[in-house]
Amino acid sequence: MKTAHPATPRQDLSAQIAEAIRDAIVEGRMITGERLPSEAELSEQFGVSRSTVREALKRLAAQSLIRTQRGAFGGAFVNRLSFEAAYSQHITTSTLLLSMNAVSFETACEARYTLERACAPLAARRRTTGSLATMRTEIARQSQPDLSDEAFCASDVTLHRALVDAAQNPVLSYQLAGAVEAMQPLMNMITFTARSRGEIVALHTALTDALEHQDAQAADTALHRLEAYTLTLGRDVMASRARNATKRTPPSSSG
Amino acid sequence: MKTAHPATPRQDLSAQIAEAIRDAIVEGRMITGERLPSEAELSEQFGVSRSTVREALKRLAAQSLIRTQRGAFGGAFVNRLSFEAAYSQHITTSTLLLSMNAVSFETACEARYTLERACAPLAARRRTTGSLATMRTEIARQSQPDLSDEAFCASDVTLHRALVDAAQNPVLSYQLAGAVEAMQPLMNMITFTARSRGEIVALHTALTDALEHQDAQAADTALHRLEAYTLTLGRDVMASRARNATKRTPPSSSG
DNA sequence: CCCTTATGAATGTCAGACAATTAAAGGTCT
DNA sequence: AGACCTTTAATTGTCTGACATTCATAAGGG
Repeated sequence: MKTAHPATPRQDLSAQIAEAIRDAIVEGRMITGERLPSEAELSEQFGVSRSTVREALKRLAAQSLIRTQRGAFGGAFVNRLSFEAAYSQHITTSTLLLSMNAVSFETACEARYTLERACAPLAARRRTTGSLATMRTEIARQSQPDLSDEAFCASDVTLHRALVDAAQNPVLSYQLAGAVEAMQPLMNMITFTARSRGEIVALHTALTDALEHQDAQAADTALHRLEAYTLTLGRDVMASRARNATKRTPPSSSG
Repeated sequence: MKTAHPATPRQDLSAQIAEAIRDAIVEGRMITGERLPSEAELSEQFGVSRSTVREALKRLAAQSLIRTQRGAFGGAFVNRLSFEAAYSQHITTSTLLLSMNAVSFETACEARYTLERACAPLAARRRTTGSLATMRTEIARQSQPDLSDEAFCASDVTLHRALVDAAQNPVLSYQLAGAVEAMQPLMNMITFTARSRGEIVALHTALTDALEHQDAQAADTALHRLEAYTLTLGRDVMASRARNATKRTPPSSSG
């Protein structure tokens, strides 16, 4: 017997209230732009203090479900969840998920390139001169020898987002943002040699050319090779890390 | 001139504090399981009242970044962001994003099936008897004529998630969850006739057979046909809705 | 008619109190 | 010594009341 009978408050009041309001929003009982009752009214309705209501509202604000406005005729309003806000939330969550769950480089890499390849046919069909120009610009940047490793990675992300955005499907872009951006911390661990940079730039060029010629097959191939190459780079890093770790720690008895 | 000089508090104190702590977590200065200072200590450190600190902590709790525990030796602890929590957050966000941004059925449908097709090759290679069994079970359920439309949709989601999970890549599953689940409300608008159900069940069967035979190409084809068919069903619904809407509202002057 | 000034409603912040919870320390009995 | 109960202290959860800040509107003056 774990569940108690008399409506056990297994959650905080503020969490319960937040949930009640969230349900109202998700189920469409409150629509975008609608104003919630004032904190004072809510505290009366739910029979709790204003502080408790405020904590509930902050929870919702943290999820971008509401926004608050001070002053007369201010209050809490149901937020229109913008793609932008959803992007950044998704990226934060994805990044934390990877960093906190011992996800292998292989798994993350596979997910990323699998998803990018999914975009390739659409991107090849719909790419604009603008998206191609962005990709060429980033390739040029990546060819500068004095570029730091971090800047190289950032440019890599920009290029890949341009690829995704070329598919012209905002929902797809949103879903992919997490996969592409969340990989950056993992990629940042790689130190790129001049040779590996050259290899990557060549593959990026092949990819961009494929899109320009609307050749989905070639784009797919380029992404496959990019995945394979990224994987070898990542494995090298992991291997050398593992070596250093065993070198530093004395041979342990149990594990 | 909009930006003021003296460190303009363009955000609430609680939002600033939440951000400071979030940064510490994201940047790894605080690790999973670590205990934050008590609310009293934090309020002293940040020079604010306890209520303000509490609101900040509630914001972080809403993002599953921390969990709190009452009692002696309780406090706020950095949470290990589980895949489960990330799933449900991602699904909530995706669902809201679609419902609040006038995303067309076409766009959502395209994104969903594009992503699913991305999984197909991996799923075909790695599918287990377990995932196949799940899909067969759902197909059987979908074949029952007395099934409600909602239950049919729910079963559809279960089947498609089994497909995604068959790829055996948790990161991929996480990213796809948003696309697959967030489509359900849109799918729920469709009323399935016996004929359309039969068509869908046939395509689901073809898809499952393809996975069983580890035939990635056939799986891809089945998903393409499923997308096309779903699209026609969705378009019918949209068209009839548009008709009803114009019938109800008088011909407006401006739009 | 425009500009300035109240006004009032709302959120943001603070201070202090008490309730509820919980792990650990301490004490008692066997 | 070990099992069981009690106390204790730390910490979060909730409430109350107050004041500060913001801001659209209304009122008033030139």
